Amino acid sequence: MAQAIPFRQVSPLKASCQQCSLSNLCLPLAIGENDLARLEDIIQQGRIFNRGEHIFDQSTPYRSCFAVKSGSIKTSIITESGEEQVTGFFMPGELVGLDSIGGEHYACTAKALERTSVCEFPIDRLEELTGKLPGLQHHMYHLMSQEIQNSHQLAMLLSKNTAEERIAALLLSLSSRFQRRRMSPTNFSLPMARNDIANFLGLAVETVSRVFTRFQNQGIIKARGREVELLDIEALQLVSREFSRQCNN
Amino acid sequence: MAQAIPFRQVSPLKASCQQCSLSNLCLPLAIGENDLARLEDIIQQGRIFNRGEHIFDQSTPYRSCFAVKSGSIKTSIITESGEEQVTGFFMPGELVGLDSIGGEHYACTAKALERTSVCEFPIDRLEELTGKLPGLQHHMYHLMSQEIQNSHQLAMLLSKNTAEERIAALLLSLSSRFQRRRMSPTNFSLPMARNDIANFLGLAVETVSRVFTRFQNQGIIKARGREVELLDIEALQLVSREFSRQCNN
DNA sequence: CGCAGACTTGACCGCGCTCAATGCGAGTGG
DNA sequence: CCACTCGCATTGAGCGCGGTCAAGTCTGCG
Repeated sequence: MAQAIPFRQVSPLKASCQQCSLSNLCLPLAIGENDLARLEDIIQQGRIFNRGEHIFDQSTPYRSCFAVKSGSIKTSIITESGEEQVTGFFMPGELVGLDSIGGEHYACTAKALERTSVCEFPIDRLEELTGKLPGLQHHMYHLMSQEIQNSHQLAMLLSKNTAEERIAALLLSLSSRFQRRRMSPTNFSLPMARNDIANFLGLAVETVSRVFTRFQNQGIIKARGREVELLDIEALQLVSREFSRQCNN
Repeated sequence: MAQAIPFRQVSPLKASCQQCSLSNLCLPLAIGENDLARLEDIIQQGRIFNRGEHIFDQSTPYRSCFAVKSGSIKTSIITESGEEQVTGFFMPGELVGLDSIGGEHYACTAKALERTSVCEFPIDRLEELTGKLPGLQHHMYHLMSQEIQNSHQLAMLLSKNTAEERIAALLLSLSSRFQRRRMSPTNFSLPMARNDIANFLGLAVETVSRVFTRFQNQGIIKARGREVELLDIEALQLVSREFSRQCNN
């Protein structure tokens, strides 16, 4: 049964956004059904990356932005001195690479945190298409401005909040993003290591660990390794008070 | 001579980007001369704000983004608990309001730090125009992605760097932005109060003050109130090592 | 001249970083 | 099957940067 797959040859690499469970989160949500084919035309779909593989690398020529289909991605900047700064985590339905659009090179490195599949949008064709579809252009502006806002929220979190508040905010952010995908907002497994959390939130790994156990002792969460259960979401919201909106909404 | 100004009546409010000294920094740089008129058509020019006046307010309906012509602007977010977080400073030639494009409401409040004049770009007409001029659209993407990158740089500064490093980075950022406008990169006056600097960099006002005097004692800068002279730029770059690129380039 | 707001300086202390050791689970090979 | 290792996570002890609180000084403006 490995040989005969006749119908696939009709459109071997063409995406079918309509059948994708993420079409209500991803770019298609900005497009009418009649124009959807034009978007599908430019998508290079189905690339799969294993844990640790790079989707793209900082300072290499900018070619495409990517939508996460499954799995998860972290983006980070490597400074001249070799330090890493994690700039974001991306879950299914979210777009990676917006921070480099319009530039010559990628501004960050994107790495798969687990086995991850993506849809690729070549930038020249995407720009061409957004010029023709005002709704899509508007949506791109919207996504990019949201990324700016998220980043401002993060800066705020980093500059004004304690370790507990930062971690509570991150947990709530992940929770709402799982919920948006119709998954449990209270039981999930963290795609990233403690190290990445610490780096992202501007903390030491030890501090992250300590806060996790403190939350656990208070009965707010239950954590075993990367498996997390949020027992008292309201308590978390209380801890991260003004950040109920989150660094990633 | 106050009365007879016949030629102005031909285009009373029309902007003349060509004669603007900032045309090489602002949006016109993305447009060929023949298309420039189309941009000038949509600009509402010449609005002037006094120190402390708001250009726009957080959560009000999004109408326009603004280019600074002269003066300077600070943007900030007001949290639910009433705290302010300064998200950026904007100098002549820079665009304000990109963090809200594509959204329904302004994501922040923009306030004039001194007497400031701006050019206004109504968003619906700007989006329409970027749909027709690929070069302009590309430039908008570029500006927005740069804003994301700047914000990531800021987050990095906040999460990994000491008070001295943050302030050195800010001074260098301001320096290079003055230089870009052909003004002295070593002698300038800060448009913002210590309070705003502190808020922006996630520090206490007292800390900002202390670092300024420490730098002064080391002979790196000379500061009297808002008047600043950078005596040893290399020393500043050394202090803020990996941030020679800056939180605002 | 006097007041208010902005800025500076000093004393003190707590959060979170550092360093170091230990615990733990998964994968590997004898 | 156990011993070993390697990466990751946890826990503890000590301390320094920068926040807080409180005065004091400077500056511009009516």
